[in-house]
Amino acid sequence: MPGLNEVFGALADPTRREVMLSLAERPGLTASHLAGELPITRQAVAKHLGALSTAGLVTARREGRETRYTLTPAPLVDAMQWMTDVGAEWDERLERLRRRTSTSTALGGEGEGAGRREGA
Amino acid sequence: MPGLNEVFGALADPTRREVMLSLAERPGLTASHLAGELPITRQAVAKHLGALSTAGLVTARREGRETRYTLTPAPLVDAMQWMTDVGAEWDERLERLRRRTSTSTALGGEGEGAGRREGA
DNA sequence: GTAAGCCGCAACCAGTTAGTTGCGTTTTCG
DNA sequence: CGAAAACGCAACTAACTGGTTGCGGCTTAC
Repeated sequence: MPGLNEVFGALADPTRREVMLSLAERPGLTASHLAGELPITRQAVAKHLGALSTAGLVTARREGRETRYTLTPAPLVDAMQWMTDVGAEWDERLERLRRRTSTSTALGGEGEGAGRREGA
Repeated sequence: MPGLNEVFGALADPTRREVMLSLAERPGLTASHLAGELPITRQAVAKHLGALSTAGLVTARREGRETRYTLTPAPLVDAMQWMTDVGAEWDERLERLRRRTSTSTALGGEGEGAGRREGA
């Protein structure tokens, strides 16, 4: 169980997000191949893959002399859960305030669209 | 427009997430008050609030001699969008693979439950 | 067997980060 | 006015991070 620290931390780096996208559309890529389409060395990619692996977002599978990586997006669910939780609590609080003070929604104002855009 | 780096980076720290939760249920807290319920100094909290502000997740409002902070969860939408995007692409790719190779799903295996838990 | 790939580990470096302390400024209160 | 409360800014430290290079160990191919 990786925990949110590792997941959000892994997602915070643009190179790591790039790697995730590459692995999403082409599963089974190797560190060397990924390094081929990135402006960094293989070892740097390997470190990023290590971080992603620690976060549980990627799985390594040795195959002969090369190591193939596959995306495992399960931990993203926990991350999204946390975000919707804090967002929900916020919306709830806002709703409560708005209901009580039908006028002078000081918090509403221009921040209206902040809570949650319709639907999704 | 803060960008995903700042948002995910802000979310990667447990203290910052704690602060966000506190602000979600009690909007308008000050840095000093937050420091009161955390094992760190006021200045450390102020730095965290600065990071959250840079990420667009929090807004400061000066009120006399104190500064009140309020949650602005809008950037979370972008973050969730990115996650659902990469998840969707992954699911799509997996689906395509599974359809083409009805047998010998080498990639399926034990990673079956990774894509997306039922329903949501 | 030897050479070529691919990989992992370790050392090292520069920049960032989380945290501290210290100090000066503004606002409120007696 | 003078003291207290809350703040912001700056300097400093320790630890982490993203990146590099160098090297040695397997695996494949000749």
